[in-house]
Amino acid sequence: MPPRTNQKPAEPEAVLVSQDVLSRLKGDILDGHFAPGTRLRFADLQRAYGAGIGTLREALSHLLPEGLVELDANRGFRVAAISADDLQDVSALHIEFEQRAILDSVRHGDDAWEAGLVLAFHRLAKIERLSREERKQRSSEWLAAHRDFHRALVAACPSRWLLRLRAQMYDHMERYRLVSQRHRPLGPSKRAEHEAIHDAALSRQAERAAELLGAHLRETTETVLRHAPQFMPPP
Amino acid sequence: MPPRTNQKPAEPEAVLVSQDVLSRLKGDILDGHFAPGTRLRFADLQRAYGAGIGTLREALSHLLPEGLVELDANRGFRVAAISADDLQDVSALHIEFEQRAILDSVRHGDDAWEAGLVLAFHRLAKIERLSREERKQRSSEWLAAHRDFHRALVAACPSRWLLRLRAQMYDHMERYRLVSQRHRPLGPSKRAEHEAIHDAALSRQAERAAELLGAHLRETTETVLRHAPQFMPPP
DNA sequence: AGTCTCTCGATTTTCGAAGATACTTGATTG
DNA sequence: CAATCAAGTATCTTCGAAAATCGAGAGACT
Repeated sequence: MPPRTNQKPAEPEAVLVSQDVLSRLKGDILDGHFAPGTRLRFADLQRAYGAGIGTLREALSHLLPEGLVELDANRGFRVAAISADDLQDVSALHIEFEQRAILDSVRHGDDAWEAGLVLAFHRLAKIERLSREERKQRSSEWLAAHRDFHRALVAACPSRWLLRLRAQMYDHMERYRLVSQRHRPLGPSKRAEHEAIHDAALSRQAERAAELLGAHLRETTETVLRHAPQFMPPP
Repeated sequence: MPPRTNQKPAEPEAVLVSQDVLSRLKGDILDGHFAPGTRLRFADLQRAYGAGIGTLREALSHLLPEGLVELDANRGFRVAAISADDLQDVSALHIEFEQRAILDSVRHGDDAWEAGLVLAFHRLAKIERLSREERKQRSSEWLAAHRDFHRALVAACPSRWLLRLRAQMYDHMERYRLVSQRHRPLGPSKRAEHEAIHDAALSRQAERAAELLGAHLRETTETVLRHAPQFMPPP
């Protein structure tokens, strides 16, 4: 008989309904399934997520301070609005956080960080090598891989708070990207850029990695802004 | 009969029980009424705040992403822990946000901003001129005035997100200040420092204001850190 | 004693009914 | 015709009962 194993059943999955609803709801807001400004009625949500009103309120209350939904008294929750101004605001802070975090991360990263980064990059690259058509179909997979790659880049940054704030801004940028993507053709793969950032980070060229990352993000923001008139409310 | 008035009854006060509970709960965490690490049992909270379980959960869920409480599945909510590391992390980001915000604020501030700042400073100075004993008794008043003064300084900063994040970090720093204050004598008034920042801001010396503000905040953090062994959990 | 299992009380989590509040409709008035 | 009001409908907000879960301790076994 093998030695007694004390390891968990490998399921740290959402043990709380409210947490599960939270992540699904957040995903649906980020990917534009709920358009900005949409009212979130409890009757609909109850049907869509199979959770009780109280549970839904709990999840929405969580999203409130993150700035993804808004609440006015006795009129319920709405998906937070978007605007070109807000995008620029979010983007500027996001880029700065990413750059500061990657500088510290490259400087502090140990073997485990390197391994995590290599793995995350491998997974992302595998998807990005596919044809545009295939990438489109497996977009949710790409989304997760892309997110993981960017997280892996900064994972060794010692400031927990910087990482938290970075993640928050990443979420908001992702929403802008995805909402915009619904109104324009899928852009070219950023495969080469990701590879360059990955290489710079692994070879411990912190400043270079930060510079490449910054350019990568600025370009994304500009692409989104360029298509803004198509999906944004008029000023 | 006077002409029909369509203006609101001038009461934007907490119309939602959940919002009211939220602000009281937040205040009680910030001022150390609930020590870091304390478990927040619903039975107690229900008694203390006179609200239902669902409402309390909603408020706590709001505090979760702000980092003031923590949740582990099926074991309920706890007041977030504190540590010297976390304090330094929070403080560094807080100072940076404050400095960037005041730079932009001084540069963009209009007449209304000046007026708000003068008023907030006046209120704060009025309390700070009192004797130490009296200041101690009216500490909640001072707390609000101090908070308003610092908010007034940066109010004209055009980046809504920077202001949000600044406010979040301000909250956390306030918690550290207050928790630490329970274990040491009340320090001397910072009246002169506040006045110097106020003067620099009003005379549009942005860099000077930022420098003074930074020094002001760094000193506070150092005071708290100096007394850390008395109120912090051992590493 | 140590370790495992089971039971039971304490606590959390979920849920939707009941009470508030806001919005719509349609009739009425100036 | 526009403005006002009232009844009716839709929706949000609050609350605590009931189910689910955890953990401390008793008992059984090695």
